[in-house]
Formats: sequence, structure tokens, C-alpha cells
Amino acid sequence: MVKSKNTLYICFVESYLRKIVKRKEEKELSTTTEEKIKIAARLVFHKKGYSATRTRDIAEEAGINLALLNYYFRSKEKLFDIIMFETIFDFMQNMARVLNDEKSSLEKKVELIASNYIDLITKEPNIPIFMLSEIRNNAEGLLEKLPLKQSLMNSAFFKQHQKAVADGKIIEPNPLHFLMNLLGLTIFPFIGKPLLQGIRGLNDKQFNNMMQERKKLIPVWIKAMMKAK
Amino acid sequence: MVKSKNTLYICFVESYLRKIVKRKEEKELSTTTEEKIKIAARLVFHKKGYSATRTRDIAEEAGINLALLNYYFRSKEKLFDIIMFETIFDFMQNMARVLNDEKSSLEKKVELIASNYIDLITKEPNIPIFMLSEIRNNAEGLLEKLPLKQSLMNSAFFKQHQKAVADGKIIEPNPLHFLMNLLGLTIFPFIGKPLLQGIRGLNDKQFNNMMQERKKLIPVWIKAMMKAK
DNA sequence: ATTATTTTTAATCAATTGATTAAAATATTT
DNA sequence: AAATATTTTAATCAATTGATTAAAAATAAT
Repeated sequence: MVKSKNTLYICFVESYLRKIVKRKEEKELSTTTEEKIKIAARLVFHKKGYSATRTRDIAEEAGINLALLNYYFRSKEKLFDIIMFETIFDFMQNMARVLNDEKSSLEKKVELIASNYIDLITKEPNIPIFMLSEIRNNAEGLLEKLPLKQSLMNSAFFKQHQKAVADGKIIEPNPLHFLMNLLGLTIFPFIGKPLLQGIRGLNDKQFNNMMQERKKLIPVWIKAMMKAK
Repeated sequence: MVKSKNTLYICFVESYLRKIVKRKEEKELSTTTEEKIKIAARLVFHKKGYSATRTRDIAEEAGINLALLNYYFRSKEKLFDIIMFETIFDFMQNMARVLNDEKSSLEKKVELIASNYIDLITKEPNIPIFMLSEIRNNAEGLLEKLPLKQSLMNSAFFKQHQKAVADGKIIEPNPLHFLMNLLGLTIFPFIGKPLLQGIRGLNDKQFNNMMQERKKLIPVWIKAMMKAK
């Protein structure tokens, strides 16, 4: 059976549209194999780190055949690099978005950083240790590749801090102390959680409650610290 | 991978203390093979973590034949348990000694914790991430077995904090917030170092200078924070 | 000096693990 | 309906790695 030019064209358009529709359906409802692997890889890598995870762990978690991991991502390392990059990027992007905002005040920025990261890390508690230990191990150059560095360097945050110092509103002139303090107060409790749970009996619910409290406490504390001398 | 045996850690405490005494008595100059392995193991484990270190790495670092590691320590896991225990023990003992001191004031305790840990971690910068990531992975029960927990629970620190709250000198009543803040301000910068170095160009000397500054800044900051509301 | 004990070495094992391959199953195109 | 392309599977490979062994070397005991 020979199709006319018309029907050929219609067939082409139809198949093209079918692909698009299918891709949308896959995105919305079911996840593709490739995505299933990425989701599983993120979970396992975050939890155990690069060296302790076996590709078989990821395959099992994703419910797929081991060979598919290499079929879609070539190697464990390549897959890890993707997960690593996306994790750091998401993490830093959140910070960059807040710190670069010219409109919000310094106080508001502190509030947002604390609030955003407490929510983010409460959802995925393994992210800080994963990021920081894997950066130390392998990806020294990874941070350099991130496009966020430049934007952060000359961000509104640093300008505002400088101005506050000039106006005498902040005593300590080094903005890195400010940033360390903010991140330390926000992120460290998640990292030190097992230590604190070891010192005093503290269950997960109590811990999460404390972290919610800190959303309001950290801005107050930071404000007081910066005026101290 | 099951690393923790219940009775194991009590044995560690005893043998560890015995060995310290013995070593003081002997005042040995040259290091035995066993000690060479332990020193190398500590170095490599701290740097790379349990999973990423190969027994061959340790053997090479120690300059000994691979088989000697198993001859003296039976297995990688057993050797790791020893290193892990000694690391945590030293780390916590420092804290316990300060927090339990009935004579020193709360202010003095803050000063000592900041100063001691900044010196300690400057010498061995890998300790925090090593400890906290390995605790997370395997040795959940390890902290429970440490004899330091009990002494910390009812330490002078918590009593003094409670009194300061009652006297209205400290606003936030939860002592864990206090401890989180102190440790976060002190330890986090070491953990977040690569991140901060990524955001702003910061070499090792500048970083160490900042940490020395923080010895004096942290007590001032903590004081101001606790009075804020 | 000889024997016994301890320590060290080289060679090797067995299990694990990342990766590959060829065939089967499924989906798509013609 | 047949051909083609894509995806999935089972089997297997090669390298790594923790651990063992038997012999050699060094040390201690007799």
C-alpha cells in the first residue's frame, strides 16, 4: 500500500506529536527508566557517599537491571558527577538567589537563608555531609566550574554588609565571619545531630521542633551578635 | 556491614586506658610496627573514610607489608573500630573535661571550648567530617557505649545554664540551642571551608588566621546572643 | 650454639564490583 | 506485516580488594 504525500505528512506530524505527548505523560505520571535511576542514585549516593555505594545498590533501589545504569550513564562516576553537580547547584542556587537580591534587606536575607535551608535540609538531611565530604574528597575543582561563584562574589549581600559596617551597625568587618556564623547556626545542627542525640536523649520529632524554633531565633541571634564587641 | 558489637567498646575503654599508662611508663622512643600501622590507619581513615580506604593504602602509608595489618589487627574493620573509638573518645573527652568543671564559669567554658577545638581541629582538620559522617553511616550505637554520655548529661554546664536562665541572664531556656550554637560557630567553619573558599578566594593561611580570630570573637558573640530576644 | 618463638614476606585465594556483550523483548517506522 | 530501532535482560569478564598461608627472616629462650 502506497501512501499519498498527504497521508505521509500527516503520519509524520502524528508521530511527532505522539512523542511529545508521550514525553509529557512520562514526566507527569510515570517516570522514565533514566529518571528512576537518577532518583535512586541521588538517594543512595546522598546516604552512603560515592565509595560506599555499589552500582548494584542503585539498580536495586531503582528496580532496574544493573546493565541499564551503564546503558544510560556509561559509568558510576559519570552518574555520580551528575548527581553531585545537581545537588551542589540546587544548594548554592538557593543561597545565590537570596544573597543577590538587591531589594531585600540584610536582615531579610538572614531570615530567608535560615528558613530556606532549615526546610531544605529537613527534607533531605543527608545533603550537608554528602556535599561537604564529597567536595573534600574528589571534586575540588567542581566548585570552580559552578557559574554561581562570580555572582556571589559581588553580591548585594557583601555590599550591604560593607555598608552596615561603615554605618557602625555591624562591628566585625569581615563578611566571611558573618556568613560562617549564619551557615554554622543553620546547618551545623543537622550535621551534629547524632552527637547531640548522643549527649542528650533527643528523638527526631524533638529535633525537628528545635530546628523550626531556630528559624525565628537565628535572625535574632545574628542581629545581637553583629552589634556585640 | 555490621561494625558494632556491644561488648567491644567497654573492652576498648579498658585497654585504651591501660595502654596509655603503659606507654607513659615505658617512654618508648621508637615506634613499634603495631603503632606504625595505627598512625597510618588514623591518617588514611580520617582523610578518606572507611569505605574509600584500602588496606593497601594503610600498609603503604605505614611502610609495612600488607599481611602485617591482618597479623596485628585481624581485619580492616577491627582496626577501623579502634581508630574510630580513639578519635571520638579524645574529641568528647575534651568537651567533657570542660563542661564538667564545677569551678569554671559558663563564660569560661565557652572560651575554653572554642579555643580548645579550634586548636585541635586546626591540627587535624579531617576529624569533624570523619567523625560525623562515619557515625551516621555505621556506629549509631557507638555513642551510646561511650562512658562520657552520663557525665555530660548532668554536667556543671547544664546546671549553670539552668541557673543563668532562672536568673534572667540567658533568654533561651533550651541548653541544646546553646550547645548547638557554640559548636556550630566553632566547628562548622572547618567543615564548610571548601564551600567558603569556593565563594571567595581564601587561602589556608587566611583561613587559619580567621579561626584564630574566632577564639576571641565566639565568646563575645555567644554572650550577646544569649541576652537577645 | 641450638631450638623455639615471634615477626615479616611473597604468593595466592575468594569474594566483590564496575563494566561489557550478545541475545531477547519491546516499541517504532515503513 | 515486515523491517528497523530501542530498551531490557542474563551471563560473564577483568580488575580490585580483604584476607590467608606457608615459608623465610629475625628475635628470644634454652
